[in-house]
Amino acid sequence: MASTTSPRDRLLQTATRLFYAEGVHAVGVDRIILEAGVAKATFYHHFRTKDDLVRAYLCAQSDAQRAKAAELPGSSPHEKLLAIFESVGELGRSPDYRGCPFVNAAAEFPDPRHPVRQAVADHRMWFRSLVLDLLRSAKHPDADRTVELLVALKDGLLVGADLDHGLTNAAIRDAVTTILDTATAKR
Amino acid sequence: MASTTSPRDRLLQTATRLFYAEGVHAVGVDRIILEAGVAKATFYHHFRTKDDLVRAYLCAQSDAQRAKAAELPGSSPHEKLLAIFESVGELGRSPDYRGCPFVNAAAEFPDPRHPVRQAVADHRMWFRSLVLDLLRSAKHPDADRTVELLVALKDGLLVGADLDHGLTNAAIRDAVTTILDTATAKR
Amino acid sequence: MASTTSPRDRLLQTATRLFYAEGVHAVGVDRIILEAGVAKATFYHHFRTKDDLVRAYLCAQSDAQRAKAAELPGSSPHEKLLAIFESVGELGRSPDYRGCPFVNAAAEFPDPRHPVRQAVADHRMWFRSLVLDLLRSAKHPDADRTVELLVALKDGLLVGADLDHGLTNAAIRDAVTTILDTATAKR
Amino acid sequence: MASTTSPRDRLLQTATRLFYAEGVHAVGVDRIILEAGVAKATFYHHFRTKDDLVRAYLCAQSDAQRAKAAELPGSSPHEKLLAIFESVGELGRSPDYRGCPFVNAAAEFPDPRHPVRQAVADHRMWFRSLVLDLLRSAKHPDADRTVELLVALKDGLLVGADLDHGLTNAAIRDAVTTILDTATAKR
DNA sequence: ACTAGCGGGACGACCCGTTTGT
DNA sequence: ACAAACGGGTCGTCCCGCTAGT
Repeated sequence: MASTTSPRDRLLQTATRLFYAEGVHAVGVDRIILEAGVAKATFYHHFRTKDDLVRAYLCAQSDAQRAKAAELPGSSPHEKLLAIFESVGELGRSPDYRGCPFVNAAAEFPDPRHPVRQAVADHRMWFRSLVLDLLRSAKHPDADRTVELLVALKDGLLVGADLDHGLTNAAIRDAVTTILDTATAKR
Repeated sequence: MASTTSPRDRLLQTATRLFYAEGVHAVGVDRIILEAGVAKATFYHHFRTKDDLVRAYLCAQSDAQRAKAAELPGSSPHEKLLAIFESVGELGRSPDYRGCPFVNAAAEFPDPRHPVRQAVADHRMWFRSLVLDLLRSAKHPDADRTVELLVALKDGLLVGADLDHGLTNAAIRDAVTTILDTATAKR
Repeated sequence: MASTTSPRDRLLQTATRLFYAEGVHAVGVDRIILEAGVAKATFYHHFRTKDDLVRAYLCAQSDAQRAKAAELPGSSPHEKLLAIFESVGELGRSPDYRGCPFVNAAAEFPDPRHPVRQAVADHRMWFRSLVLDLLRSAKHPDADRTVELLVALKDGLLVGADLDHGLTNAAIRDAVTTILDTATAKR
Repeated sequence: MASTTSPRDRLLQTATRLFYAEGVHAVGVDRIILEAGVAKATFYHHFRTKDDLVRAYLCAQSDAQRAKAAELPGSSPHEKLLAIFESVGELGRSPDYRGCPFVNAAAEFPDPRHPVRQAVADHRMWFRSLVLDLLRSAKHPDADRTVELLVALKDGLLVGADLDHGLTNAAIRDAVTTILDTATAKR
């Protein structure tokens, strides 16, 4: 059924697909190993527990996003920020979109001290730093407050793209530029 | 264990508390009926299935929000909008805050056609209409696009208040007024 | 929903319909009282237990058959026997036919000492006596052995009409007359 | 408790014993796995559902009968037919006899399209074909009608052996020869 | 290192027949 | 006549460990 990749990779790929599409608690270990074509002992050889696999799934998602961010188009920080939100819009329009994997996973793991939640927190901290660095590189006058708004905007867009209809790229770009341009007037 | 209220109410109250705090799939009916002090047959007399109870839980949440919105302070539509987002901020700072019940529930029910997802959609449509009506009452020049941003802002704030630290009321008010005031320049 | 008849009759009618169509164990008391429009207390007022209702169901079936047998057409015992088997054929061709109620009930109550099995045994003894009396009235030379064959034929016809296709009236009459006419030759 | 045979075989053997002795709906999977000394997960590894096991039980019963029929004593078709009915008589006299497994199972599964009913239908079609082939081999002048009577006789004998007393081998043989010899007179 | 299968025990949702209060 | 309570039972799935074989 599958042979070219390593068992661990097949496990992780299958888990990624199923966890994202159907939710973590809705997918059992048996189903994952079956669809990955891997023995159960092998599973527990690579992952100490199911939660470990969930964590690995989120870390892999985060790594992918970080890799994408490293190759972000745009010469200026300002352009890079716009590119980030453009990709948010694209993501929300992909046919199998099912919301933000981190937000969804957090919804199923209420305890903030749980390792899965730590992975979520790590990812969010990375993203916040990424945006903050870009704002500072762009010499934004109020980077600390603007990053909050941009993060909130990103989360809201990802939620809305799943639960409502999603915004056009133009509308998103307008919103971002508005936020970026309006920093000085307020208290 | 419990006596003053009707079994159905106790069931719904207990379910609300547990579903919100620990997630829907993580809470079994046995636990709910045990903590509500109700027999299992009584449970299935009032709710045909567990999903039915989940639906009732979300509908009750929505009803509560609608009731609160009906008594919103503020004389002008503009003030009412600010009051809405002020309550969003308050909500996010409450000690037991665990994110938006509707977003969390949607994360556990991937199928958009599921009754639970319908309840989520209903609530979101109501909130969108509420904001849109206020924008139009305020004669906002671009209500249709602004409502999208405000809804996204609300979702993002609710997500961030759970997963990050949450914004101050002042920062929220600034963001809202910025969005409200920036409507004419764009297409 | 139903009012003209007494609660007990409605209970028995509903139970008869459901037990026969879906099997005894597959139908719960809740469903019976619901479809009969009767309170549960009323049910347990008229029938001490569910098995009691099952017994009453079979007794009513037996009574109905006895009443029909009392008005059997045919002037001679021979004709009456033919009429009995003709009605067996008719029964097997009725659209909602689902096998012999007594055989079906016995399949769900393995213990021969159970009251339900007693009701089955009573009915079968009655039918055997009926046929035996007719054979003796007809001065059949070997009534004791012939009654066994006729009872077996009846059971086999009722089983086959449910599980296979069922025989024509002509084929049934031929079989009965053959059995009736062949008594002397054998040991 | 059990070790020599494979789990699947132990499951099937235990189910066969319990289903036949007590009825399908009266025996739960918990009891089967307990008496078979098998884990529940193993059960659901071999049988997708309980109904699947019921089907397997009936298929195994059918296979056993087919194997027995393949080694039927008797040189002529006529003798083979007599041997079939002799074994029916023997079966009915065995101490744990509880009726025909197929008739009993059908009584608990009202829906003719259910897989269990299909297994019953398959078995009955096989038996009918077996008898029909023997009749034709014996150059019986009216095989098509005679097979119906023999099938009905078999069913009736099996029912009666459970619910009444059962016939002697001699009486059964007389009945069969009577049916076989009486074919020409009628239409 | 990987496979295949089995054991284990707790828990999932849901329904059972029965009794009691109101 | 309704609603509730009760305890146990239904089938099915959960995650995890272990053994034996390759």
